[in-house]
Amino acid sequence: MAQTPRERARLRTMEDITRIGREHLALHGAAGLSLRAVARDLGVVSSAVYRYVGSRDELLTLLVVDGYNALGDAVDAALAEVPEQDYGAKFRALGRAVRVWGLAEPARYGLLFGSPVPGYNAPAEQTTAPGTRVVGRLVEIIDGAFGAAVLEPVQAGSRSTGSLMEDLSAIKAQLGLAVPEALLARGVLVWAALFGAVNFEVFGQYGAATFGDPAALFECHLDALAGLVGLPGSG
Amino acid sequence: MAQTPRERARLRTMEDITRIGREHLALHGAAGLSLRAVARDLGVVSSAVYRYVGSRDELLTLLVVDGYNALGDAVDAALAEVPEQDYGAKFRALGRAVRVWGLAEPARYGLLFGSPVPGYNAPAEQTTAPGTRVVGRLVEIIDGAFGAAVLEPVQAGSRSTGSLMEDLSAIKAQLGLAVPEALLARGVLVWAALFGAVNFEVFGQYGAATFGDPAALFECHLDALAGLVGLPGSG
DNA sequence: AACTTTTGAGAGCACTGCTCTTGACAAGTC
DNA sequence: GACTTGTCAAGAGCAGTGCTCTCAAAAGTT
Repeated sequence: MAQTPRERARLRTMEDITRIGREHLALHGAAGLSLRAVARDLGVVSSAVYRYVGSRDELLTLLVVDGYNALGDAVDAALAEVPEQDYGAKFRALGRAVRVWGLAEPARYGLLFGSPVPGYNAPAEQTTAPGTRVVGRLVEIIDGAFGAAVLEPVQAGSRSTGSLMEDLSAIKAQLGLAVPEALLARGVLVWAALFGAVNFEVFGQYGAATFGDPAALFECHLDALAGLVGLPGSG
Repeated sequence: MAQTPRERARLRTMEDITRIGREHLALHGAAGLSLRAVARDLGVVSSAVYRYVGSRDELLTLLVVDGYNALGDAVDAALAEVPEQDYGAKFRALGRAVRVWGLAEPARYGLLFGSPVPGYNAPAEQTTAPGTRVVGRLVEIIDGAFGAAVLEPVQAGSRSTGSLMEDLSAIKAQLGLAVPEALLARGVLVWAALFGAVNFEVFGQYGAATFGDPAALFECHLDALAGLVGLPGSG
C-alpha cells in the first residue's frame, strides 16, 4: 500500500507532536502538559492540533505508550548484550537498564510509574501490551533460569495455601510457565522492589541520606534481589 | 501565652483550609489542587485565602507535612500494638500500616511517594523531619533486633568495598547504630522494596494481573523482606 | 473615641483545555 | 474544466486557573 502524500504529511505531524510533547513532559511534567504550548512549539494555532490529537488525554496516552516502548527497547538492548544462558547477568542488566533509563528520563519514568495523572485513565487496550514488556522479560529470565536448573532452592515460606496460590497458579498457566508458585511470588516481589528502588532514586526520596555512589548501592540491591529468586551471585 | 481571639480564628481557618485541601487532593489529585476551589468551599473569595497561604506551593507543603505525619501516626499506632521485643511482628506491622494507609488515602500517598509535582520543590527544612519518621522506625526495628541478637546471619555479598561502605558507615555513625554496614544496606533495600510493593498496589501497576487477594500477596512479600534482613519468620 | 492591624471583596492579567464557526486548499468525480 | 468532498488552519469564545492589586469594612488596641 503506497502512502499518499497526505498520509505522509499526517504521519510526520503526528511524530512532531509526540516529540514536542515529550520535550514538554520533560520540562513541565505530566500535569503541566499543555496542548496549546505544543501547538505554539509546532508553529500552529491550538485548534489545529485537535485535528490530529482528539484531546489532551489522547496525547497523554500517546506519550505513555511511547514511554513504555522506549523503556522496553532500552531493556531489550541491554539484554541483547548478555550471553543467552547467563541468567544472573541478564537479571542485573535488566535492572540496570531500568535504573539508567529512569534517571535519564525522570519525567517519562514518572508518567509511567509515578502517581497516576488525576482525571486520566490510561486505556488498557493500548497501554497494557507495551506496559508489560519489562515484567515479561523478567519472568522470561526467571522461568528460563528455572528451566535450566541453575536456581538455588528458595524456601517457600509457610504461606502455601489460600487464594493467593490459586491466583499464582492461574497466572502461571496463562503464561505457560514452569516455575513453582512460591518462586513466582518472589518474582513479583523482585519486580516491585526493583521499581521501588528506582523510584526512590528518580523521585529523590533518599533525600537527605546522600549516597555518594548510588550506583554501588543499587548493585548491592540487585545482588540481594537476585538472591531472592535464587539467581546466582555475581563474581 | 494566651491565644487572642484573632489567633484562634486564624488557626481555625488554617485548619479548615488544610482539611478542604485534603478533600480536594483526594478528589482531583495534587496537580488538580486549586486555591480558587478551596476558597469556594471555604465560602470565601479566592484572594482572601492568600492571607493565610502565600501560594499554591505553600498549601502543597502544608499537605505534604500533614500527610507525612498522618502516615507516621498510623505506623506508630500500629507499632504500639506489638510487644516491644517482637521485632519480626513489628516489621510486619509497620509494613501493613504503610500499605493500609496508602490504599485508604491514595491521593495523599501519591503526593508523598509518587512522581514529584512539577514545578514544586518541597522545602527540606519543613518536610525532612516528618518525612523520615517511617524509615526511622524501620531502622529502629532492625537495629533493635540486631542488638537483641535475634537476627539470623545475613551473608554480606561480595561488595564489601568502595565508597558505598563509607557512606553506610557515615550514616551508621550519624544515627548511632550498631548494625553492620551490609545489614544497613539490606535495610535500605527493604525500605525501598516495601514502598515499591505498596506503590504498585496503590497506583494500580499490577493492572491486568488481578490478584484476588492482594493482602495475601503482600504478606508473602513481607515474609520475604523480613528474611532479607534476617528477621525471624512468622508462625 | 481614635488609631492600627487584619480581613474579605472585587477587579484584573495572563494562562489553560476545549468547542465552535469560518474560510482556504487539495483530491477525486462528472 | 467545473463540481463535490474531505482536510486543514485560523480565530473567537467559554469557563476555569494562579496570582496581584486596590479598597472598604471589621476587629482589636490604646
